[in-house]
Amino acid sequence: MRKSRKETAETRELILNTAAREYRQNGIAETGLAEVMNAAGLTHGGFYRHFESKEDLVSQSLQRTFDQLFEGMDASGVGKTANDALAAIVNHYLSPGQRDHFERACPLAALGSELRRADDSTRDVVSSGVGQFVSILRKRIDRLPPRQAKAKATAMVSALVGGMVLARLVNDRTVSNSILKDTRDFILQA
Amino acid sequence: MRKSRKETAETRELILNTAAREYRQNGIAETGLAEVMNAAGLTHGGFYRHFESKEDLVSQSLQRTFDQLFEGMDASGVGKTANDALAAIVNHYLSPGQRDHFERACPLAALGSELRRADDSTRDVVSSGVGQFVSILRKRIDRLPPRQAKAKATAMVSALVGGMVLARLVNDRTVSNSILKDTRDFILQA
DNA sequence: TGTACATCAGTGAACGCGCGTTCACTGATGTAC
DNA sequence: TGTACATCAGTGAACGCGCGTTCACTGATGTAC
Repeated sequence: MRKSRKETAETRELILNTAAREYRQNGIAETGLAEVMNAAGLTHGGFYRHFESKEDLVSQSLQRTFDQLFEGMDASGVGKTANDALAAIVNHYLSPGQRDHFERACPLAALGSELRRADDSTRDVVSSGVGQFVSILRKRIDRLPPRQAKAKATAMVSALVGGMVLARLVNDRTVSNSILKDTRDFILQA
Repeated sequence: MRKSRKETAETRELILNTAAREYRQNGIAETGLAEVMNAAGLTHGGFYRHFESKEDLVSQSLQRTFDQLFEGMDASGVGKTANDALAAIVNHYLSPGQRDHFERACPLAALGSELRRADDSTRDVVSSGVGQFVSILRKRIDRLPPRQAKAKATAMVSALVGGMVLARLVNDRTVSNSILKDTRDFILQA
């Protein structure tokens, strides 16, 4: 039963968004193609009408995730001073809500340690994602020359990603909340 | 061919150390038991004479890794002022050498995002590892009341782990070196 | 605008492969006397 | 201390299972006239 071009494009989007969610939820290696396709309401056989391989899906769904993430970050700052916009991003990134909903949060924190072993195409997507993340923060740092602002923004991304990874690792909720708070404070008063 | 008690204990140590290395190198999900046993010079059938399951091995090898890591950190500070000891730990943790040798570096940075999905026993080991890491840094922070020193130490661990994750993700060596340096500077001048 | 045919999105079964785990077997080690 | 037997570390083959990928098939969609 061939589908129309519009429906085909919609299916592709659906697979992409479902994969982005499933990978952040359960990890890339631990998420099978059948799992993604079933979660999208399809059978796994049709996968290869849309993507060349699992690696292709990983790369493209990550690109999608980064685009949405940075769009949201940019949008969260409109009408605010640089400082307020920065605080809004940091407080949102390191919030308990983001910690508990890996499936719609930052892929660097959700998949960080396994992305190192991804293929070249995915590594490129991730590298450029890190660069974009730094740029977004740098633009919100005033009263500092560009070079120093970039260095500070880079370190802030380190603390954001690491703080979220640790908050999710720890099995005590109180400790986890403290990690989020301590890391937020450290970033914002530096 | 039964082995002596001494040999048996040695084999167990060998498997534990080999696993600790392989898991940090290739990830837990992506490392099979046969791979670990072969790397230790054994056949995979004998695995269950030493461990109950893969999860058991993961949990015990992580415990081992943390013990060695923190022992080294403590040792690196003897005969130094608190401040120098702290700087030594931070500079060593975020060095290019540690970045390039995942197999003998910190498991939080090497396995961070996939440990979230580990079993309870492993989660306990990891949680207590995070706590010990914070304690080690806190002891090296002077001129701050205990509560604030702990908060600062917690945020420092976030930045250390996140900085190393990012430095390993990025596919440009110069950018990676900058991430390490910017994160080190941020932590030490905060 | 209508008809005839080619295209192809999605299904469901199958493939080879590596996984974690089990097991019969071996022979040196450990134990009981 | 020496002998007889039980134990068990390690081997290598086998298990059921889920993985990524392929393929024959279907019928609605798209294209050519």
